[in-house]
Amino acid sequence: MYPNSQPARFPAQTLPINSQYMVPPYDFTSYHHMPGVADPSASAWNPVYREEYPFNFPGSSPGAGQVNFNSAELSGMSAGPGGGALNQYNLFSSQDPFCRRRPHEPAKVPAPPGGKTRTKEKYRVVYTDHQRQELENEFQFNRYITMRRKSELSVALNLSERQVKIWFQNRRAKERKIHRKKLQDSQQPSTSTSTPPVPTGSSDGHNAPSPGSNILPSAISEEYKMEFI
DNA sequence: TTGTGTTTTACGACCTCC
DNA sequence: GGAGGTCGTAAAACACAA
Repeated sequence: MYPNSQPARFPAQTLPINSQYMVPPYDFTSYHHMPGVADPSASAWNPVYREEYPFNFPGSSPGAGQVNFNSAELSGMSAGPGGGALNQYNLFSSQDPFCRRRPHEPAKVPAPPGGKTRTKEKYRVVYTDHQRQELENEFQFNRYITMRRKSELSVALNLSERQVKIWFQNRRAKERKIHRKKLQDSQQPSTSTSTPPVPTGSSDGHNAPSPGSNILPSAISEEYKMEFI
């Protein structure tokens, strides 16, 4: 849980994806529908792509939270055809400083009687600390991931683009939840007033939606502004 | 060990935008 | 109509007190 479990954020530059990060045989294509396979040609993680994000985070040191992989680092990885195969259980190496968790046995999840979608033997997988760290780094850089970055991350982390997208959705939801709780707590001492604190916005623009998606509600935008002042 | 609360993946429903 | 957004929720994984 990372509010409590990220005591020292590693600079992203110290997180090279190396050959220890083996591509496991777990086949996600049979678990998720995989409409779009990450373009293998996008695997060259060019730092120039960062120009998509002219944002900076208050509180984040220059360069912190950024991911700089070069194509040589990534070339050691192979996202399997079909969007990448992932098995967390093979990702734990004694040499991997991010592997704190035990590998878990796959849960035997019986197929739902209704014939719904979660019919795979695993209800959900647990992402490795490395995967979470990289996703978190990206999230700190921008709350809304671009299609390009999503494709790059999915290749780099051996996740499907859908997983990356949903991770960001869940991460934003988590942030909203935390912020709501903060608001509640701040209102707790003064029980009589019902007026919520008015966010004083800053125009850093870090939370601008990704290109092609301009449907960020203004209320949410204000939330983020307030969160990171 | 076990019960319980929290966090993390993943999805469906519904919405807006192009 | 498709993509991606939020919201609510299910269930696994996890933490921790008793």
